[in-house]
Amino acid sequence: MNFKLEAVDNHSNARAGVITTDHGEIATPVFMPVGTAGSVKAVHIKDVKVDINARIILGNTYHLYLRPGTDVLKAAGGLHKFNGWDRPILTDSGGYQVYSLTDRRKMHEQGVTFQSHIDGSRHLFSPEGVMDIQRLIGADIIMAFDECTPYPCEYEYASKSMEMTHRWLDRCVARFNETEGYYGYSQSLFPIVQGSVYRDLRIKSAEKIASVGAEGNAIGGLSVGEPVEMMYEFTELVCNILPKDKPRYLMGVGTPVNILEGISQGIDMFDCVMPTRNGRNGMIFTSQGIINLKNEKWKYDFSPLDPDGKSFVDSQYTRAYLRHLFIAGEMLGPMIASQHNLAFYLWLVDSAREKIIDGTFAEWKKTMVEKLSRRI
RNA sequence: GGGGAGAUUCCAGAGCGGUUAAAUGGGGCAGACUGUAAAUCUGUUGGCGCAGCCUUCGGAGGUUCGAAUCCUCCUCUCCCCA
Repeated sequence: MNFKLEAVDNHSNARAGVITTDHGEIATPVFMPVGTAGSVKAVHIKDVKVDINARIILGNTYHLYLRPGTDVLKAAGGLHKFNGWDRPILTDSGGYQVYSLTDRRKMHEQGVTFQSHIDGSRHLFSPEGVMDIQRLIGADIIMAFDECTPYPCEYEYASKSMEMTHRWLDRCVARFNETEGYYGYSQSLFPIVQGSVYRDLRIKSAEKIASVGAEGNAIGGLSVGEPVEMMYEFTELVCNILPKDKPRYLMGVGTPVNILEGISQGIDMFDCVMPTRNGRNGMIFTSQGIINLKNEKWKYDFSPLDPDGKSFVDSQYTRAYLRHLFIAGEMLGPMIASQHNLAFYLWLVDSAREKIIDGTFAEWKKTMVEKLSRRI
């Protein structure tokens, strides 16, 4: 994997670059649609690729390990072959499930024992095991096994957790280095900064992560319920420590506004379930603001979903029609909304990239933030 | 023509003298959702000058301190038998 910086904004830390992987190039800043179980929920691969034009999508180690299982993925020739996505894939390590499935797991130095949410069976996820699983899944970018700490989080706990995430990182790196991919292309390991909302911990963690010399670095443990100002504060703090010549990935973020803020702080990669999940639940993000399609006010609105939208669904369908689909419980509704939202997110980061390159990012961002946070 | 059952807040449907502005479900309306246990979850759903008051349970009367709940008549539905 290779990262080349192409432009840096004069008024912020925003930058534009290109990540090159064996599955193709990723222009940054980039938004990566989440495909936890090997599918971007409710959207065809063809639409993810052609209409939305996503450059890279996510998969999830915990979920793919439980279903379909590594034996199936290996037999298929890896996740790319299995789901038909031939561009880059990034897999999360299961570190987020340590947070989201907190009452179904036990954590110890060795790793985390999850009790499957599907059948209750117990499975140990160790740093070594998680590397092995991600080798078998075959993602281009794989993540170190960490604990995503909750918010709020006591200092003592955050500190101990961070130290363990660091020890786990060393084990991940060791295992990663002594193994290789199964499918003939290379994989890169990204470590993850933790430290909750404590400046000294975040600094310490960022320095540790930077010292690893990985091909890219991630910031985790944010957007877990803390005030957005905190998220911005710690993103900035950590970005200033992480190496400039490697991509920076802010995990799990976020709203369109969050993403623009992140970009201006020097983040290159984002992922979030929001465009798909909120889309399935009737919310769409548009260039004019946020729309809750289930609201009565769209009942007779026969205007296009998003007059400036780039996806075919934006001009094909009206707000009134999409509202009808949601009210009637038609599955096409969530499909259209997911597709629109992802196309919008990709348009947003692509536009940011253009503006960074032509030097107009700052003023563009200002007007966009105003528009995007509006609820219409 | 004979016999029986029933009319409840948007709908279905509980309630069978006070704790009932009325269970529950549906529908409606609104909110939440940030490395996905989510096509999920939550709130609300008579009115008002809203820690209180007013009007509601087919209609009209009556019994009672007190009725959606008991009695009388009326109106209308549905079922069975001829």
